[in-house]
Amino acid sequence: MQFWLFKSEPDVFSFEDLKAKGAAGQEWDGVRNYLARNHMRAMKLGDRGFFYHSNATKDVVGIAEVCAEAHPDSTDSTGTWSCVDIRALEPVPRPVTLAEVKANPQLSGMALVTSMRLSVQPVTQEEWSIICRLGEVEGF
DNA sequence: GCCAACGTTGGC
DNA sequence: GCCAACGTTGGC
Repeated sequence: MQFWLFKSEPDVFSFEDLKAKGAAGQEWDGVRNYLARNHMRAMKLGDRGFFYHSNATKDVVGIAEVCAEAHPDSTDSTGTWSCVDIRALEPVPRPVTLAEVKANPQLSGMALVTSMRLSVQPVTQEEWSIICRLGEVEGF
């Protein structure tokens, strides 16, 4: 299983909104960046991802799961863009802020720090474990 | 609201 | 194929 991070502006689409979609989840459409697209194409059913709120609170607030592998983006008529569907699994009990990530030497290599603008990012197993611990996430 | 980072576009 | 101009993202 691989790990990822999905960025979203909570004013536009928050983790609460994803929870409200239930088990069916949400098409992660609208991504118009090749690297982000390629990451989504690499995702497998059941892969896990952090849900990160940009702009407002800048923190990892939830755990999501890939519930449909890459397919054409329904908001794109050119056939260039793909997306996966994700659904909410668990909230992060104690959201992990960007400031904490930056302050932690073990997380200095995270794409969240090094590729600030990338909206869909890979997360290593180690990074995943550290953030779950910081966020007091049980069972991941 | 500003601005740095960086991806994309288009002229040559 | 290079690179300047431009647009967008997102932290501050």
